[in-house]
Amino acid sequence: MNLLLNEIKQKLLEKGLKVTPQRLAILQALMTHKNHPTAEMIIEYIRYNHPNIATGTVYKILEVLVEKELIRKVQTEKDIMRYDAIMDKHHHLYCSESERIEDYVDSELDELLEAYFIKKGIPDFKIEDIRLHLNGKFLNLE
Amino acid sequence: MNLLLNEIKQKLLEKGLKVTPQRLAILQALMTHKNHPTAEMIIEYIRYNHPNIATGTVYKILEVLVEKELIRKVQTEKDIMRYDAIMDKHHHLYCSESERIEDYVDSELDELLEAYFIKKGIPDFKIEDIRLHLNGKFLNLE
DNA sequence: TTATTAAAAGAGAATGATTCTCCAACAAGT
DNA sequence: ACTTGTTGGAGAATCATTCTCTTTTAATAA
Ligand SMILES: [Mn+2]
Ligand SMILES: [Mn+2]
Ligand SMILES: [Zn+2]
Ligand SMILES: [Zn+2]
Repeated sequence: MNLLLNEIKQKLLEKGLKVTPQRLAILQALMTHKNHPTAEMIIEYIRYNHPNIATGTVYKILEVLVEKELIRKVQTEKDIMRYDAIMDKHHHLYCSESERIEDYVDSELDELLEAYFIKKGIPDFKIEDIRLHLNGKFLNLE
Repeated sequence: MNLLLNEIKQKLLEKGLKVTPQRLAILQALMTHKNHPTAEMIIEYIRYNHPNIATGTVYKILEVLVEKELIRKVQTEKDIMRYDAIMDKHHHLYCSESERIEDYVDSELDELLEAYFIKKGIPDFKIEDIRLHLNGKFLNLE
């Protein structure tokens, strides 16, 4: 049986969530499409194999998955939320002339920043997580 | 006459925008309240001295001011936009247990990051701007 | 396997921040 | 003061998201 699906089932069970076809489909969609899709994009993709899924259900599931830390919300300046199934520490490249958002993984940078803030703390603030928003232009097509 | 208001008038004129009481009020509100307010918060504040301003007008003005780069949008995970009149380079401290967002200015860090990315570029991406989202807890009241 | 039941999904209405439309008011230059 | 393109006001419309209520179902026990 599908290896990814088994991995996803495991994750749901670990978080005490029931395994349902809808949840599997959404998590699978998010793990397959690493382009930080919107709820609408996820719905469109899922409906191909799962024509009956309700819009509200998708939003509810996304909300639960964020709460349980199986996915993350990705912030934008638009009134549309985007989602990310990659939970390993990473930053984002934001295109300044399109909606494209790509992952940026750089553990050397993470270490540099961690060292910097350990030395030079922020008064009255305890850092839990540092995320960079790198705005700019992609030089390749997509 | 009010010094801040004159400064604001100047900024509007430089951008080719007509100077109106509504625009002055909104920019003044944003420059006075550095807490990254929502449109609703701005409206509430402005209505005290300016009871007739229309909700849609505030949204339209905020949009124009963002376009003309007199203010910025501040991204959050909520379906409510927040605004910032401080255009000098700075990062944001996000409280993980409330909606509080504070500025973080650190030119030493900016230089460090600039040097880092000049040395180690990102393939196929031209960086225009780097913003850190520092998530954590504030240790003081507010 | 079947029965039980709390959790989850479906359908569609409701919400609420934001946008739009259309007309009246007005800022800025003549 | 006059003219004109720009801007503001009022309220409807939009639309992503949330809510409510009912039906279905996954997981557990008998
Ligand atoms: Mn919304
Ligand atoms: Mn919206
Ligand atoms: Zn990502
Ligand atoms: Zn700020």
